[in-house]
Amino acid sequence: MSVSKHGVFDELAVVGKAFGSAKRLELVDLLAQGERTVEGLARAAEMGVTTVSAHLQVLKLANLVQTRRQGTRIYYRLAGDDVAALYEAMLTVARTRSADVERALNAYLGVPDGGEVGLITREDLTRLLESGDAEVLDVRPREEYDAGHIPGARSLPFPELATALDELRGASTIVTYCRGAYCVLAHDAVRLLGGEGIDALRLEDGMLEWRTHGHPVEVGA
Amino acid sequence: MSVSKHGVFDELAVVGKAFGSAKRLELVDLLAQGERTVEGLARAAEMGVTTVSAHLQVLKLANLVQTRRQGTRIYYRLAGDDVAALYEAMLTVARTRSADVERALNAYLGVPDGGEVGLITREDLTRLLESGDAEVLDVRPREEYDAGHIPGARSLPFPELATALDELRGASTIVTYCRGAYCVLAHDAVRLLGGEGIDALRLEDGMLEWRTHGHPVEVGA
DNA sequence: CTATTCCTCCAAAGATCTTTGGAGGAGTCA
DNA sequence: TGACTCCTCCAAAGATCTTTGGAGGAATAG
Repeated sequence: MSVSKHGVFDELAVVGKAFGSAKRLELVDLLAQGERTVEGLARAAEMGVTTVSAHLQVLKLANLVQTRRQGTRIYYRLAGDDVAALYEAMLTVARTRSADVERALNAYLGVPDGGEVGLITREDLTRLLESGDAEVLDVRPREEYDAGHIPGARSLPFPELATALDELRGASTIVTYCRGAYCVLAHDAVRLLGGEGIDALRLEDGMLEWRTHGHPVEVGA
Repeated sequence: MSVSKHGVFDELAVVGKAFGSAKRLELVDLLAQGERTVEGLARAAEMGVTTVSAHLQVLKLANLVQTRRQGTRIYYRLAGDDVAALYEAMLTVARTRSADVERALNAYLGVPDGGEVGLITREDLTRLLESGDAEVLDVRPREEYDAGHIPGARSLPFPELATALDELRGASTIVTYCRGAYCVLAHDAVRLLGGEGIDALRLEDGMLEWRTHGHPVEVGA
């Protein structure tokens, strides 16, 4: 058999199992944005700390996450971009293969039936950034912006967007992005801006894909 | 949250769970080579028919496999190349992230400590095929060759290799391949030929990767 | 040193999966 | 039609996971 006995499939299944729980996937989704403490994850995902800790041990046993201690806190992060890439591959398969997922996603993201307009690819955004003629808005929580963002982007968490409308009215080209192709924040941002008469584009995916495709990432405030 | 509530993670976890069992991974591994009947899978993986059937239902519920009925048999196949790609991504992550997997694989494949020699990439093999100056040997079972192989390759299942040594002695460049990067047959073939004084290259991965990277595939005998 | 915070380990109850015989459905062949 | 093959569905026992309080370890501040 190609990989066959000798426990190789068992070892492999450890990785599969790690991705086989909704709660753990939610944690991976959060970690794909940057490192977080156990408590931070528990708060963000609305789970008990012990539950989060237990799930993190499973991920750690599969070598999918790594830790760093700072004072009394322990920061967890994905073990590498290949892990984020695997998560992304799973999202893609689930979406292509399951009308349920596709429907749930579109309903959740608020995508109109006719499909979406005003998208920009990572490549086009890269060119736009080089020309220096774009206002790129990172609408994720500031915590995630600090953990890594597109160089040149400005942190403007979605809840603060409404207070910055006047500033944005003059901008030439506005591009919003958030966590990944399935993150609702950038969708909401484009709708909010549109409602105010401000045209904005949306990066067709987000930080997850930006990372896994090897684009440059800037860390810090 | 980026994908958040609304059951999206639950839907996703269905896919993850499907990949979270050693037995199911073994079935996926077999199906990545081509379609098979339930009984065929049971024989190849040495599992009970009911067990295989139960696992196939899980894969089917996750929309990872599709079926085709022919007479009294039911043929199962992967639902698409993206599924094979996901499996491949899992193998890669498991291998990079876990010394256990890497060790188990190398021990199983019989890779010498100093690493391997005599590899050829898919790209180089494509060029070699165009020049028409290569003897490409598909050492998988004939059943899998029929379900799909590299155009121009010759089916020479590993057990029959020893009977064809004389024919091969005259060949200019010999390339062997089997199921994927972690398939032992091509490794064994190169070693067997080398022991007989016949130099042979090994495709660095195999049929799985050949498919997922969009190379042409020939079906039938 | 003590109190505090943040996290992990332990243990047990409850939930979910896996495996297996046996019954039964679907197609084929004579 | 009846006998046969291949497969799925059902049900139950056994195995494995998940969730949770509570105990305890590790770092820190005073």
